[in-house]
Amino acid sequence: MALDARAQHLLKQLIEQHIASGVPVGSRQLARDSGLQISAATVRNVLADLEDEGLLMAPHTSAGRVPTRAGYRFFVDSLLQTLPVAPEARRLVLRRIGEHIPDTDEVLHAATEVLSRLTRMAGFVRVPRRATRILRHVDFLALREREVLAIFVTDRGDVENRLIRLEQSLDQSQLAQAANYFNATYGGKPLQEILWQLQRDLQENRDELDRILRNAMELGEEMLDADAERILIEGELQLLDLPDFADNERLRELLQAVRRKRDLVHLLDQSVRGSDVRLFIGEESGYAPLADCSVVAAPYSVDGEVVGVIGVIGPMRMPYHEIIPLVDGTARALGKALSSELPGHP
Amino acid sequence: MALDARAQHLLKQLIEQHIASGVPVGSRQLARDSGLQISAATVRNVLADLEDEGLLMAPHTSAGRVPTRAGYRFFVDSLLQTLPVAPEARRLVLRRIGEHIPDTDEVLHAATEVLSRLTRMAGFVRVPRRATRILRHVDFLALREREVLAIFVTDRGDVENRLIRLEQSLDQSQLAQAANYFNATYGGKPLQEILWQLQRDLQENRDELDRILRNAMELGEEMLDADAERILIEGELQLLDLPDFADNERLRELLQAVRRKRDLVHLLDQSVRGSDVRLFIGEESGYAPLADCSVVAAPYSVDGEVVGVIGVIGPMRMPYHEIIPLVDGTARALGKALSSELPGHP
DNA sequence: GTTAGCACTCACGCGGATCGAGTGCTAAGG
DNA sequence: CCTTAGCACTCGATCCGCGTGAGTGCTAAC
Repeated sequence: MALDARAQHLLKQLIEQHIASGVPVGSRQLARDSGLQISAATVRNVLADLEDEGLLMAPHTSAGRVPTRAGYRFFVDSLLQTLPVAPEARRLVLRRIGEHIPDTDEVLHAATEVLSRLTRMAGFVRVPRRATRILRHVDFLALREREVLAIFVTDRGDVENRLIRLEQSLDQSQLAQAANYFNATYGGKPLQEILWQLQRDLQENRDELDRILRNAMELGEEMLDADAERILIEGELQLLDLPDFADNERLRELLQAVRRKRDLVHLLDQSVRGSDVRLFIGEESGYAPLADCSVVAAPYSVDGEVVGVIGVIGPMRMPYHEIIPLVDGTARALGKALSSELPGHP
Repeated sequence: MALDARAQHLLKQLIEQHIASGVPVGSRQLARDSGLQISAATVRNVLADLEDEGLLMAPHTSAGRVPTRAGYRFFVDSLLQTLPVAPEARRLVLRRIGEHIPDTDEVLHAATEVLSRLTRMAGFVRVPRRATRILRHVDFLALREREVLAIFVTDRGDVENRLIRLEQSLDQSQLAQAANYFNATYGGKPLQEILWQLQRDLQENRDELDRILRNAMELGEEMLDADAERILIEGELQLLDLPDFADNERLRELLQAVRRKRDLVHLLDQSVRGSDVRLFIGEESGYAPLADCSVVAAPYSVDGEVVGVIGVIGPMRMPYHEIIPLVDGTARALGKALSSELPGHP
C-alpha cells in the first residue's frame, strides 16, 4: 500500500472532520477545507484509492465517506497529533482524586467518575491486584458452628472479609491463637508471597503441623486464594446520549456486557503489560459487544509497579487527540495518589 | 362517583386486557370479550362515564382507552384478584436465596436478582439497617500518622470499616487497649444502643474519662455514626426492553435517578411502616423521574422486626396480579433467610 | 497527473391518498 | 330510562410518488 503524503493528509483531514461532525465527509468539502490546491475530482480519486485500501467506506453510493476500523487504526498510529490536556481538566482530575486520598476505593471511584464526566463516555478502572499488597492484620471470628469470618487488612487500609466453612468446629480462643500465630508469622509480607508459602508448607508438612498451626494456615489459604477480579464502571449511561449509539439493540448488549464485567477483565489485563496507553478499536478487542466501540486504557503504577488499568469506553468516533492524553494523565495521577510516597510524607 | 357493578366489571376487563396487550382497548373488543351481553355502543357510554371520572383516557380521538394513574389505583385497590405465585417461581426464589445463606450481602443480592429476573423489571432492596444489629467485635488499626482504620463486625458476620482521622496520634498499643476496652464494654449490645450510650457518656463525663477510655469511645462514636443508607439495584437495564419505555429521554432520567439511589431511600423508608406490600403508582411516589412508573415494595422482617424493603420498579402497566404476590413472597423468604432461627438451627 | 463535465444513484423529506379502528351523537325500540 | 343500531366524523398509521440535493464514478480534454 504505502500512501503518499497527500493521501495521508487527506485521510487525516477526513477523519478529523468526521470525528468533529459525525457525518460522512464528501469530496467537495474536503477539497475546500484541506488546505491543498486540488479539485474535488482529484480528491475523489484519492478517496477511491483509500477505499480500496480498506481505510474508508461509503455508507451508500451518494453519501460521503467514513473511516473504517482500519482507517482509525492507521490514523491513531501514524497521523494523530495529541493535544495537551486542558488546564481546567487537569486541575479537575487532580482535585477530585486528591480529595479522597488515602482511601483506595474512593480514589478509584473518583478517578473513574471524573474521567467519565470529562469524556462523556463510560469510564472504568481495573482495581489494583491485591497480590502485591502487604498483609497488615488478620482476624478470625467464630460466627456460627463451623463458620469462621476471616478479616484481613492490608498496609493501605483495604479491608477484605471472607466467610469460611470448616469441617471441624473451632472455638473462639483457638481462632484467636490461630490469628496471633498468623499475624506474627506473615504480617508485613506481601499477600502473594504468603499464599505461595502457605500452599507450599501445607503440601509438604501437613501431617507434622500441630493443630492450631494447621488451622491458621488453612484458614489463611482459603482467605487469600481468590483475588477477586474487580472492575468499577462509571457513567456508562452517558453512552445513551451519543448519536453514534442512537439506535438501540447493540448498545443494550454493550451495556449489559459492561455490567457483567467478567469478560472485560482479560481484555484489560492485556494492557497491564507495558506502561503506555493502549487502544482497542472496534473488533480489535476480540469481544463481540465491543465491536462498535473503542477502548482507551492506560495502566497505572503504584510504588513503581503496574497494578491496574484505567480508561474509557466509547464509540470508535471519539476525539482521540484529547481522550488519549487525558486517560494517560489520569492514570499517572491515580498511580501517584495510590503510591505511599505522598507529597509531604517523605 | 360510586361505580355500579357493570362499570367496575368493564373497567377491570379493560385494564386487564390493556396490561396483557399494551395497546388501547376499544369498545367493540370489550363488548365481545367482557362476557356481558351488551353492545359496543353501551360499552361506549360506560367508558365515557369512566373517562369523566378520570379513570380512563383516550390517547387520541380514534384510539381506544387506557387506564390513568387513578384508574390503576382503583383497580389495585378494589378490583384486583391476585394469583398465587407459580410453583417454579417460588422454588427459584427459595433456591437462589437459600444458596447464599448466611452471607447477608449475598442473600440480598440474590433476592434482588431473582426478583428482577422473574419480573423482567428493575429489582431493588433496601439493605437492613444496621442499627438493630449486635456488635460482635471491634478492631482499631493505626494506618498512618493520625489515621485509624476502625473495623467492626456484627453478630451476623457483616463487616464494616471506616477510616477515622484523629487530632492526636495514637500508637498501635494504645489502639489495641482501646479496642479491648470497647469489646469488653459494648460487645453483645445493639449498635444503636451503643451509639446512644456513647453519645450520652461523652457529653456528660468527657473530662473525667482517662485517655484510653476517651479514645475508645470517640473512635466508636465516629465509627457508628453514619448508618450508610444503602440500596442495591439489579436488572434496571431490563427496562430498556419494555415497549412502555420504548422512547428515550424519560427512561434515561429514570435510570440515572435509580443509579443515584439517594432519593429512593426516603421513598422506601415510608414503606417500612406497616408489614404489607405497598404500591406507588405514577406520581404517587412524589418523585418526578418515577412519574411513569410503578413501585411495588414489601418490607421484610428479621427476627420479628422490619429492617428493610424489597421490591421492583417497572411501568405502570405491569401484571400486578402476579407481581404483588411475588414481591410479597420474596420479602418473606428474604426475612426468613436473614433471621437467626434457621431451619435445623433451633 | 489533474480537472471539468456529466450522467447516475440514493437517502431524505414532503404532500396526498387510502385505510381502518374507534369515537360521539342521534334516533328508534324495549 | 336504558339500550341499541346507524352514521358521520376524527385521526393516526401506512404507503406511494415525487422532487431535491449531495455525492459519486467515469470520460475526455488539458
